[in-house]
Amino acid sequence: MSRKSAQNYEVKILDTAETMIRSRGYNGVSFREIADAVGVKSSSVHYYYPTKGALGVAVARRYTENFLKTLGNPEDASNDANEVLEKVRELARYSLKQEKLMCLCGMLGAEVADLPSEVADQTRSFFLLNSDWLVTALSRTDWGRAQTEKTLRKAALKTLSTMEGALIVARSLGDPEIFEEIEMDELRA
Amino acid sequence: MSRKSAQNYEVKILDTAETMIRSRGYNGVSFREIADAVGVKSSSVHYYYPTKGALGVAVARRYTENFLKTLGNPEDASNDANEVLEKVRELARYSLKQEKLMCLCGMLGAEVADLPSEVADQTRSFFLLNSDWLVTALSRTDWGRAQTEKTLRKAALKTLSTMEGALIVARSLGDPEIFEEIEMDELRA
DNA sequence: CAACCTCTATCTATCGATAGGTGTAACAGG
DNA sequence: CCTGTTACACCTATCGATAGATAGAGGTTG
Repeated sequence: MSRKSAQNYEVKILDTAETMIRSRGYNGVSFREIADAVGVKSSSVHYYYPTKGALGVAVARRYTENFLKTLGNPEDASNDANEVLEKVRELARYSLKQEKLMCLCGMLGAEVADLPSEVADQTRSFFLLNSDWLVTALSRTDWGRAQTEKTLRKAALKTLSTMEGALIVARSLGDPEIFEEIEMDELRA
Repeated sequence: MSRKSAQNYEVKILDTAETMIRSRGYNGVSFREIADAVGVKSSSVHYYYPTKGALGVAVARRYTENFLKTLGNPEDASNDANEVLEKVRELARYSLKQEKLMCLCGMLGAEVADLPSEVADQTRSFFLLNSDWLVTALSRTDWGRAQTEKTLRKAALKTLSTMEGALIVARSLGDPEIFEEIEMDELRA
């Protein structure tokens, strides 16, 4: 019988792994479950990602890149600091309400003490790059121009924290609308 | 040969399970690892907690009880709303800096979509009870008396969210002092 | 003796990972 | 156009380790 021709399942594997990790956590995902969902054998997943750590890094790296790409150039962001923060919140809102998933790096961040070091490093990188993005964008707003670098950094970290925490709380309570109730800070002059 | 007399490892099992779950997540913990750390056989863990779900519920319930007990009676809390919030933050600070662990229910909350339903329910209960505690305590403060119930609830949920998120961000970035940088809101009249 | 606690021993299922085989496509030389 | 070679993509089969869970023996205590 004819065999299906090779079709490069790499992206599908990455997509599936990301969704599963965001739902079940790193330790809740196995090569076999990913393979089954994709429609291949687990050895095919190992073909692209020889170890689970390598797969985790690839998923986290792509997630981080897509996240930053969606945020866009921080130098092009709004002059209104609250609109800048809203860009980040919008991504969390989409994750919660549309995808019904955790933020990948929020999930990995919770498990960080038990991750292979290369995955932990990539998780760290996600938060570093996102706080850098926020600091840059905020520094160009009307509000931000009057603030110290340290104040901007604090605002960035608080926004990221509240975003991750809001996902956890809203999902635990079983009601996505709670995200909206967690009205985040208004920055004030 | 004489065998050690029966000594009821139940509390030690619960302690060990809690610490492990707070470090590795629910799916990162096994009966064998808990048993090894306690110094018993895995069947002894099953003696007290026949299923992993039962163990998870017991850990989460005890954690919630201890959390609320440490907070104390919400009616006896400070008249200063910011001091009320600080009580909750202090527990997160202790978790991060002293214990070097996640909040149990922050961890379980991230994994909530993959937990046995009884464990998910107990996680939900943690957040409900804590937001109730905050609403009650805040309602008796100078600030709170002037607010609507809905405003109090929002403040409660935001405080819990920022607390859980700050643990994730600070641990991911590998620096507990970041918790202090995430200066949380000052409530204002 | 009876209740309780911990053990040995074992089960089936699944884990991450590896070795080695096979069909497919692209390309080379004739 | 035909054939031989090679790289690639995915497979079957299997490994040792570990997962959660169970049955039943035996020591301890009251």
